[in-house]
Amino acid sequence: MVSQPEASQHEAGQHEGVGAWAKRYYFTNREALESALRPFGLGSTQWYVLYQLANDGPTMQRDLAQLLHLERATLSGIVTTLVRKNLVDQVEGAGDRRQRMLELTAAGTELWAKLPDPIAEIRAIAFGPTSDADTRTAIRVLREATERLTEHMAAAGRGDDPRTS
Amino acid sequence: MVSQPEASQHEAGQHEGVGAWAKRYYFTNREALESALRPFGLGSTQWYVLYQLANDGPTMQRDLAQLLHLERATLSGIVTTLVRKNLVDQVEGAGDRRQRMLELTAAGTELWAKLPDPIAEIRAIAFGPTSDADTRTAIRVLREATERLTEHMAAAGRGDDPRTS
DNA sequence: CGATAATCGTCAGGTAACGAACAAACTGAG
DNA sequence: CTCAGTTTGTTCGTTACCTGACGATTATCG
Repeated sequence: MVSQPEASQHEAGQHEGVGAWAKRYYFTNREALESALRPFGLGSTQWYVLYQLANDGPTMQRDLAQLLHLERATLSGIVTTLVRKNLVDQVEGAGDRRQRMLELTAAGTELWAKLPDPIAEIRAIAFGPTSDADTRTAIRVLREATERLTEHMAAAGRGDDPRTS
Repeated sequence: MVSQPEASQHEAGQHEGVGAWAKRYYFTNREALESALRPFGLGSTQWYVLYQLANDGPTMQRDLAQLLHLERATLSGIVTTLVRKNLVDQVEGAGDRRQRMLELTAAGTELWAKLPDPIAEIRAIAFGPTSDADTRTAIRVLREATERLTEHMAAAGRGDDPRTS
């Protein structure tokens, strides 16, 4: 309740506010990304992995999961795909044989050089006409909301009722 | 948040701005929704369908797809699931036998009465402390960005290059 | 040292979303 | 009336997320 008088009654879409628009933007953005990447046979998440490897060099798979905010299991599948396409090498970790080190193959490096930067393009289209102040506000609102939810769920998970001190 | 030295410069997450946070908020929000709904054996989108049917009464499947911004194919699966759970009836349309009318079953109505409203709760937690003005700005930024991207993709799809007179 | 605990990657199973291709049903031109 | 085209829902294949469980490994502590 709190917020928005929200006036009207029907329209499940509108009624939802930030959540609904965050969702719609996420999917629209992903669609744009993927249609830009389709000619190269890449999915959006695959692109992010290549981006990371191209910019920060070889990376431990475990670290990559954190950088991209993905679960280990999710990343595992993506990496398998990229290895199958021969764009990424997955080699056994140096000291620790549980870990895997990821790096671009020659073919991966070559492909990366040819790739456009769809992120920059999409950002230009989507937020070009938006003022920096508004953009910053939007980021802050989303970030704070995410943080509050994360914290709340962590607390609930712990059975951590603040009143139960 | 506590930890995260973050702050610094490159970091693939940050670098993306609104897009990355829209994504993170979307997934965090969905996780919260789903953990609230898990005890009832419902997924988030299934909940939205019930919400719609409970509030606006029986609805044509085709209209529901529009209301919830889903593709026919996506909704088809969701509906199948709800029918299998005996929460929704899918009956042949009156005049047009291609169409399907959806409505809650008795069991569906009963379950709905017992359900909490996780949306309201989540909104309170996520946006309670955020000013209305900031919330409205965030919505506007996301909405405008979505519209620009949609328009751009539609134009590209049509092969509608302004320079190609 | 050896049992136990934690970490890492993978697999299996589930949800949600998409597009392409299809059959059935409707619509409209001729 | 008939046949081509459209609409509606379904099915299938793909991507991308998640959990939970498991095997292999490494770390820790009694």
